[in-house]
Amino acid sequence: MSTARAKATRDKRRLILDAAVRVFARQGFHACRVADIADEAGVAYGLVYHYFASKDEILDTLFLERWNVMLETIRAVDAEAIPVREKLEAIASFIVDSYRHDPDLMKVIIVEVTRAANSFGQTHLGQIREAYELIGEIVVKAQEEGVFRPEIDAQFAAMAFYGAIEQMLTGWIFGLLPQGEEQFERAKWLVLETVCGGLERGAVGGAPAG
Amino acid sequence: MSTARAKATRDKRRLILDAAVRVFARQGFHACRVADIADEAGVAYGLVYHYFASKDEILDTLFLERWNVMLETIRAVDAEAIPVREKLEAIASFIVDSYRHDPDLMKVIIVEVTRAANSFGQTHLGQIREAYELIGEIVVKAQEEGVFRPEIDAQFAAMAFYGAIEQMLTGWIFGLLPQGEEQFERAKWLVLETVCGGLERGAVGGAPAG
DNA sequence: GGAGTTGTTGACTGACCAGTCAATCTATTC
DNA sequence: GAATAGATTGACTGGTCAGTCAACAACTCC
Repeated sequence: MSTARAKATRDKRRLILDAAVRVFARQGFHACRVADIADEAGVAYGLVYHYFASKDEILDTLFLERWNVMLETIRAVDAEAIPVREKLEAIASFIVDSYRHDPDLMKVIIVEVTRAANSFGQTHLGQIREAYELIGEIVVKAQEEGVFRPEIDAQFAAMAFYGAIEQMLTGWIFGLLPQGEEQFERAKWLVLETVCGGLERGAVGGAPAG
Repeated sequence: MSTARAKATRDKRRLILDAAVRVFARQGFHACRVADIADEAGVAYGLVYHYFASKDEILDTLFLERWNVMLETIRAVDAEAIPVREKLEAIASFIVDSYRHDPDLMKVIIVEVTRAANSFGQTHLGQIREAYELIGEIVVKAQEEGVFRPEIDAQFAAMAFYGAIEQMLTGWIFGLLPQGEEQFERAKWLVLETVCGGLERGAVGGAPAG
């Protein structure tokens, strides 16, 4: 199944997906028309529907392609015999590098899926939840090993960690934070320093009041 | 200008705004129709356009009403002569309590504005930016006083702080984190502990590699 | 109590756009 | 080289919905 024909077909499909990323990033999923995607890809309107059942399916495909890579990465990192801080560093690096490599795609994933509580966020809630839970498990292990303070709820800590990273990307997406190689590295470092710094044993503060 | 008539008018306007919050939260801004808002408010379709120029203007009003209160709160907190940690605690409390008090409104603000890079987020970019900058100024002062480590970029730190809080709300909005009085207090405490813990002097780690 | 003002109604319209489909083209197979 | 299967085209349709408008109701003020 690897004739010239089959390859051309795969390429066309990819062509449309890549065009969709640019269009979604530029105009937003709701604001763009399917015709915009076809134009951007340089194909006829109808061809989009030859490869995808609906406009939604295009976004679903884009999200799942990338998110599944992230889930695999987190699982692989967790399986390694390295300190928590290195695990979390690897995850932060993966996310920031994903943005560095394809900012449009990450913009689309964050704006249209990860934070879209009434549309695609609900559709992909299971996948999104899984990422948070995997990070939570890393925190739990670190607590069991005595590296992280045990009184902090692991799920909350995972959310804080992920949220800090995503907000960095959001800052870049909105043009509110400076971008560039050096900034990307500083962002990784900052998240690690603040979140791990606060979670590690030796920090001050007792249990919460309420 | 406070006749019974004027008061009834103000009440009607508020009635529509409150109905819009519920509808936007339930269905999302794009998925709902203006007719849904009118139905929810128990008024005729046309009346919505008597009080608001467009569907957009309703969301704009809801966002600005609340966001301006937050900006005022942050400014007031910053002006007080209290330690950084208390300032940041007050801000975290304000945001979490806003959610506690009206989860639907906060859901709408976060999902439809704060994180909507291609629609209302752009419209209100100035207001959003201002919040981040005010928090950044608090961090800068803390660095000047020697309480926070100076090598961490204040704007990045502000984003990490705000992002961690917003992700907590997102967790509640998506139903991924447990809610309740105790959970809200724990969330505030956790964000303070992790972020401040990592930012305060005495934490480990040198400057970033890249 | 009548004139003017503001509030309220819901049917209607005009634009928009996702998705369909029948026709045409191109590659592959025997 | 005829036949089959898949790729490609773009005009068209059907439904949706934001916003308009003309009529009517209620209040205010002299």
